[in-house]
Amino acid sequence: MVHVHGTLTHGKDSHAELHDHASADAVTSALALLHELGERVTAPRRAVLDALAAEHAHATAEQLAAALPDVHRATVYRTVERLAELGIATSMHTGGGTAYHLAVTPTGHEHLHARCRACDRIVVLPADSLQTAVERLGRARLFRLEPDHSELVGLCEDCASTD
Amino acid sequence: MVHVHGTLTHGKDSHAELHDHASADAVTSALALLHELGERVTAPRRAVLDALAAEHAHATAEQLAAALPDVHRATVYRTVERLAELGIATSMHTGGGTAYHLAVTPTGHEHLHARCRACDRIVVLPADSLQTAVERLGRARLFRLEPDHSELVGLCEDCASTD
DNA sequence: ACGCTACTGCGACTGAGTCGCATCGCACAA
DNA sequence: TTGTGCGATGCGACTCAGTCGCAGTAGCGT
Repeated sequence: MVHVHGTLTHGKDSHAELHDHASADAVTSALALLHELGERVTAPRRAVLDALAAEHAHATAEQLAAALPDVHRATVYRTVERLAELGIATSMHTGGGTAYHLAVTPTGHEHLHARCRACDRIVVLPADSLQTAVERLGRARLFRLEPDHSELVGLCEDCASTD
Repeated sequence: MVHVHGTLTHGKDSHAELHDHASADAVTSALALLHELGERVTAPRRAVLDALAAEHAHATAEQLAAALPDVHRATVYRTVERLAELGIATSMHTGGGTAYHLAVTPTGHEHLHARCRACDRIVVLPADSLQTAVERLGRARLFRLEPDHSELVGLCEDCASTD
């Protein structure tokens, strides 16, 4: 439950909220990037970015909208879509809709997400897991694979062992 | 009333239809497999498998339903879901819903599908494109990657060159 | 502080996907 | 071949994610 209540990081963000600093930093840099790109920094957008940073896994627009009762559903949908267009967030098609997560990380540590088709959990994988495939396909002029946007599916170790 | 009239690979497929023999064979073996698994072979299922084989790319339940006006929408949805459960078809989450394709191929030539995020086309890739990743993740006990079910996303060569 | 215009809230609308139930017909046995 | 049981289908209403157009609001540059 994100619940970024009325005092939406009002003016100055000196007061660290309930979420950890890493998330706060990510939101800060995302907001800065937003501004640099000529986009307006509004309260709803701050709220969406905050919620996005608070979610450790991917979040769907629907989930975000539920977590942000003060932001209109349509606005959440438009916002995440715009964020994805700008590259501030990345999207991934999962069974229950399109899921988003922040692409901007101050530390810059990238990672991939895979979904277990049995328990539906999201597993974090090393960023370079698909490196060989990317290079091979690129060299063969077949496809410019973008691991961030891909949805890897399979079985997590837990589910695989209980087969 | 289903009424998928006579031209539906009735008994013998001596009359070459609009689709090639490979597709017909795939349908035949899929039907056989269906029977072996204790499932009933019905006219609607034949029709869905036929349509599935005729589609060279992935097809969504919606597309299949549109292509099969005599089969009820709900039946198409239930059928493809069941086929996926049985492993006769594989599913993939794409932007416009869940897409399916036949997993049973008589020739056994497997391949992967990737989606271009720009033109939304499906590109066919060599089956072993992710082999390295599969092995690496498996050896590291991180994830049992199943390339068939994964949705690879990126840019096809056409769109990449017009960037 | 002002004005432009991008962004938001709103609520109706669309269409994919689901569900319960009555009926049908496949598969197997006699 | 006919009979029978139960799984599959047709049906149509229902749910709900996602979209759209419009009017009002508020961010940002001046």
